[in-house]
Amino acid sequence: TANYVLDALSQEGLSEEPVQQVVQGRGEAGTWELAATTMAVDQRKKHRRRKAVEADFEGENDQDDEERRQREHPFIVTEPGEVARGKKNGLDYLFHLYEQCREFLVQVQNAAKERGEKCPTKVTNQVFRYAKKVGASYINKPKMRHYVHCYALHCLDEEASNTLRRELKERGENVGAWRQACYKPLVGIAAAQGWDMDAIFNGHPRLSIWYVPTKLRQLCHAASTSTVVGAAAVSSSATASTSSRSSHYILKLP
Amino acid sequence: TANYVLDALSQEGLSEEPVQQVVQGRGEAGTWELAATTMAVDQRKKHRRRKAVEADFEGENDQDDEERRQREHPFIVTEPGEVARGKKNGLDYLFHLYEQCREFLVQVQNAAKERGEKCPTKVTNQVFRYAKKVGASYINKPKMRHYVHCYALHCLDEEASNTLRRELKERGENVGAWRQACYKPLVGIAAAQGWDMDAIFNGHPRLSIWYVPTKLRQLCHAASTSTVVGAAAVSSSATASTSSRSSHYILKLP
DNA sequence: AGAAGGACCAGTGGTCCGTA
DNA sequence: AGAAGGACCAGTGGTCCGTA
Repeated sequence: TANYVLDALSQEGLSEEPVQQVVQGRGEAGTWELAATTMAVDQRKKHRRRKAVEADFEGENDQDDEERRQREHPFIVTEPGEVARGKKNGLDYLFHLYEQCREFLVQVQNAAKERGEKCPTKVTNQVFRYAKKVGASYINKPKMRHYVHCYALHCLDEEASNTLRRELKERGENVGAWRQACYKPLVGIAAAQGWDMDAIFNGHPRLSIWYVPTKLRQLCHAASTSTVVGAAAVSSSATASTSSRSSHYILKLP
Repeated sequence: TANYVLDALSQEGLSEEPVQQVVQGRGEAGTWELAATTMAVDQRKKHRRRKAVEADFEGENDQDDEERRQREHPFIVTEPGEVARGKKNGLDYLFHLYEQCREFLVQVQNAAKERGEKCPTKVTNQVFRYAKKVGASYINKPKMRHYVHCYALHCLDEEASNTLRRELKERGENVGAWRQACYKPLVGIAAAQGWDMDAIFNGHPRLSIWYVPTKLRQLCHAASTSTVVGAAAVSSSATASTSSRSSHYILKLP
């Protein structure tokens, strides 16, 4: 089993982070929490020291301050169920992080209720702080915000999400390209439901705790604002407002 | 009619404020908006100048910078329907301000939807800024927050609210005393509905746009936390948590 | 070049306290 | 003493950009 854990480690989850991971033990989550928990302890010793001097004046050093600060492995486009190989993380793991945040939110909510304090309904800074506190240092706000809309597609139309993953993997696209591609089907969903992305998020039990990302909102607005034929802001990427004229396809409206 | 307006002016609403009041023209609101609109123009000239020098370096002076900054008339405890006399404002007027804020929120929401931006569900800073912008300078955050729970009682149990107003007026109490007295019946309402003040606010169409004030939340928590007999945190005032043991009366629980 | 995330920043909720 | 509200402040949502 030690081998299994180390193997899982090398493929998914946080690597080489100093951890006091609180294992959640909440059913489906199992595998990754375990991996994340056990990690680094053996591997971190291998790492060459760098920037030790600059990093050293941070106060309260425990013995880890001299190790180089490690990041999560980057994501790659994986098919549903596929485990990433090498120093990469797969998309199932990405989505799992969203579920973990939901669990952290629930815990924060319960604590708030118990103490008679304001009770957050969304994944707020407070929740990210809590995640850090209980050892889930691989969860952070910029990352979670960056991929919310991908998770949204996964929640709202898992079929479409799976298909897209297979397609993009097939084409050998990187994570950035996959992320961009997730916008289009979401705008289609919005079109079919009266363009109210907030209502769509709030109407879904797992999605309602996430803020609608700015760009998705802008894309939907641009698309809804164009003519019936021009609901295509989606196909391009950078600025939603400038792309609303370049229709490459037609969305079927209800 | 000029007399009528001036008379109304002296009794209710903003006085001696430099105004470009946007009259809302929204049905029930009528009277007070009119009063607030017409005001000052005649009276402000009477005012002695003070602190003109200190106030003068504020940039873009129009001719009003040399007038002393006026405040709203203080509130007094009035019965339902009673108009305050002298340089005072009545409680109907206070509650009317909450309705006005709701209208401002609706306008901010409509603007947000039109532009595809995030749409506030509560009376936020943005709404207070909007109120100022359209000339309702007599609306401000500290004031509205200070009396929310009084408005809440008015919304949730107008009968009880009216009775309380008559009682406190009878006793010759000041606004502060009335404000304090509003907590108690609210905790009673909370007790009867499972202690969830947020749910109570959110369940009421006019109340749902207001944040539950901290102290009311604390009082409810303290009361719900005491023994069945000790649901009396309400009767005292300053600190909710320290008063939860001094039960002066018994709330009937469901 | 592609990606993870520390850290910054404008504007928020909350209310104190200098003011009248 | 009682009350109105300017203005401050800790912590937020949002995401850039220095980093690896």
